[in-house]
Amino acid sequence: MSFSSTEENYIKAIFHLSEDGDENISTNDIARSVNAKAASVTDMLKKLKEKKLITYEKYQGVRLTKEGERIAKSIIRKHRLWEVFLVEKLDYSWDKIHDIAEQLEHVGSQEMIDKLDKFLGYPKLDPHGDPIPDASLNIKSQKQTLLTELSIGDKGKVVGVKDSSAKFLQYLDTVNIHLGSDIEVKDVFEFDGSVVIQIDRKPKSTISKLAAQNIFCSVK
Amino acid sequence: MSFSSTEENYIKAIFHLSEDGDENISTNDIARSVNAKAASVTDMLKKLKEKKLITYEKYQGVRLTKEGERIAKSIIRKHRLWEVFLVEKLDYSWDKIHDIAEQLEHVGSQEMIDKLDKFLGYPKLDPHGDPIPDASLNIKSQKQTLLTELSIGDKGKVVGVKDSSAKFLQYLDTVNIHLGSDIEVKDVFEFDGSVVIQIDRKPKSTISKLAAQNIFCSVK
DNA sequence: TTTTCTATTTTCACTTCACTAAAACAATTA
DNA sequence: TAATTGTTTTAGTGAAGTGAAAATAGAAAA
Repeated sequence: MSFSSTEENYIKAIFHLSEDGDENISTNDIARSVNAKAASVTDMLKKLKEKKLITYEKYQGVRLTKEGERIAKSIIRKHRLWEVFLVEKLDYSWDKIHDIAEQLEHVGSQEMIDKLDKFLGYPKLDPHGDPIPDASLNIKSQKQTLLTELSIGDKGKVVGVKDSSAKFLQYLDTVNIHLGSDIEVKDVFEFDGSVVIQIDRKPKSTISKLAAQNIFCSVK
Repeated sequence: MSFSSTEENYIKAIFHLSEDGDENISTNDIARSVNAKAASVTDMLKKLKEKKLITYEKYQGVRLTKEGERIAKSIIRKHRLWEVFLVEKLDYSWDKIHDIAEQLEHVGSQEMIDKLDKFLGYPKLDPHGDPIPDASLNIKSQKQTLLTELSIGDKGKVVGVKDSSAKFLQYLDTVNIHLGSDIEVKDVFEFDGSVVIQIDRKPKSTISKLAAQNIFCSVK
């Protein structure tokens, strides 16, 4: 069976909303993430239920079925592979690729995506550090530690971002934080939670708590 | 201004139908090439006229405006660049790429296509030998000679195909005719127009008139 | 515990886009 | 001029969306 771009967008949204926490997903939350009104979402939920991609009872919220999850992962696989392509081959910066990948993710057969995967050298992570499902849709999510969880003196590497909005990514660029950057926590200010860090042995700098809450690190 | 995939498909179809001959294009011809009924075409023609992409008077057929032509060329540029990508980077064969490129051609900004162009090394021709418009949408159509126009003894190279349907391309593959193949006309049978050729100094073979009418050659 | 309130969700009536079948209407040709 | 072919109009469909009104669940108040 095959699905419209719109259906795919709903499925992907539900999947992402399910990532943290395992409560049922609400109509309003979905509406927010697909940029539509609740009324439209209700309509679509009926359709997706009909197609057995979600379980859904009126007023009770929604959750993906096994099959729905499979579809979601295959869309995410496409999305992230295209993102790698845009950055590695077309030389895009990581803050510009989301919208284009959003379009590309609805294009192409399974076969073509597997060929793309091969061409890219079977990358494990996308340009934001998010894991790419493999051809059998296995996705291994490395345990993620937020920068705010590190203590003074801890050293590590930047391995991902939680917020991958263009504004945040551009901010990271200007303060020289990139995927793979060495990072050391020099100080944490109690009163506002801001963090003094050293990136790649450059001069120390300070970032806000909000920023720190959106950076994933490995610790060594 | 931006256009829906459907609108783009109509514009592209009109452009291609205008390629040989400069009469106005008929509703039925368009219907055939976009796989829709004439009634749908009439609807769309009104819309495209409204947007000043075509000139159109009831019952008088249609023709692209300068702007319409510009759009058409930019779609063709996208289409052909993606085709090059599919063949050169993803290792597709030339008979499998049309449908995928058909989807990809509606994706991506001008900027991204220019980056793709750069990444591919500014190719001049697509995998079927058709010219790719450059970034300013200039398209130089090399004079095309059909294999049927060659005489016995003429030598040349295969530079393109007129029919680029999967069936024809697969046929060419099996008889070992590829873009760039050396070709020599050994004989022509008057009674049915079939042509005896030698490809890349392999053993002689015979192809039908219909086949020969769909192969473009350079002559030396 | 029952009632009331409020925020969320659903239903309903209607829009736009692309499409179709059938009827009506031009244009062409015999 | 009549017949045929091609084109447009009309009326209606399905997908995706909207605003407004009605329905409902869950929390707060009685």
